[in-house]
Amino acid sequence: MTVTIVDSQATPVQEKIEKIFSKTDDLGVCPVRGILDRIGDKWSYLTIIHLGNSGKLRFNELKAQIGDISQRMLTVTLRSLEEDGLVQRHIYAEVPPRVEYQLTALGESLLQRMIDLAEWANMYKAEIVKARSRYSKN
Amino acid sequence: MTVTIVDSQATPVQEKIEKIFSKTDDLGVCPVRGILDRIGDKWSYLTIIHLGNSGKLRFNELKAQIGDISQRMLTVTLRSLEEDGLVQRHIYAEVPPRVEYQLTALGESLLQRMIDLAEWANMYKAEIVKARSRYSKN
DNA sequence: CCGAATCCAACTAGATACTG
DNA sequence: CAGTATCTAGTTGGATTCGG
Repeated sequence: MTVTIVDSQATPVQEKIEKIFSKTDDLGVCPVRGILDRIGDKWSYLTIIHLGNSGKLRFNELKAQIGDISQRMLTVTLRSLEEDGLVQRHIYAEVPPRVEYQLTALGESLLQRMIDLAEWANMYKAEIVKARSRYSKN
Repeated sequence: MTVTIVDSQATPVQEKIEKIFSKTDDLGVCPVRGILDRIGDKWSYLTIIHLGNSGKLRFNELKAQIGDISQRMLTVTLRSLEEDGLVQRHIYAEVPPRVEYQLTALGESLLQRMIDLAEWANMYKAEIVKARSRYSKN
């Protein structure tokens, strides 16, 4: 009864959310959260974007592209993405060692959602900056 | 020359990323990052999803829906979203006080991207869980 | 009922130094 | 080159208390 939304497209959205966030696992917590927590952290999405951009990168190339990531955090992030099957690591038995990273097919499918989000931010950044300055004038 | 991707759709993706992440502001850092850092934190996307789901919610209703968020974090998150113009706060001068929150038009537009991301996670969660167990067997 | 303020524990991430 | 290990500063977030 509390439903007082515009009611034209309201129900479809609710159904989607309801469906996605249903707590179906044994812990009573929806499994989507665990995934979003991993890919939603500060460095994961930048790593995915840059890997998607270049296709295949060595450790230090990737580090240089992202710019302000520390060696430690890049290692940690890459391991996490590798564990989730989003990134593939290729090790070449050479001296000096060479290691290349690239997105898996799963990673590529996520890349598209990441780009969508980045495009959203890009499209509305002016509006957000405006809102922030409006907010600070209180 | 380092471009050795599938080359069918490779360039469009690169162009998109290039365009979005160009460092055009005076700080030499792309403005998209600042926005994604804000909306990509642990509680913002949950807050947006639940507000999108219900349309309009009082503070404690929202808190109950999210479940495991503390009062402090919900307050902090809502202020941040309000500052960015994603959430609107309605205060009713009553006793006891009543405060309602709902997404702005800007927030609604972000909601769709959030749902897309959640749907991605929902669609591929089995594959990710599989990858994780495969990874742990090393 | 809504939320501000303070305190404190836990986690995060950078700097640095070292290794195969 | 591509990491690992350790240490520490900074940040986050929960618990609690108080106020309008």
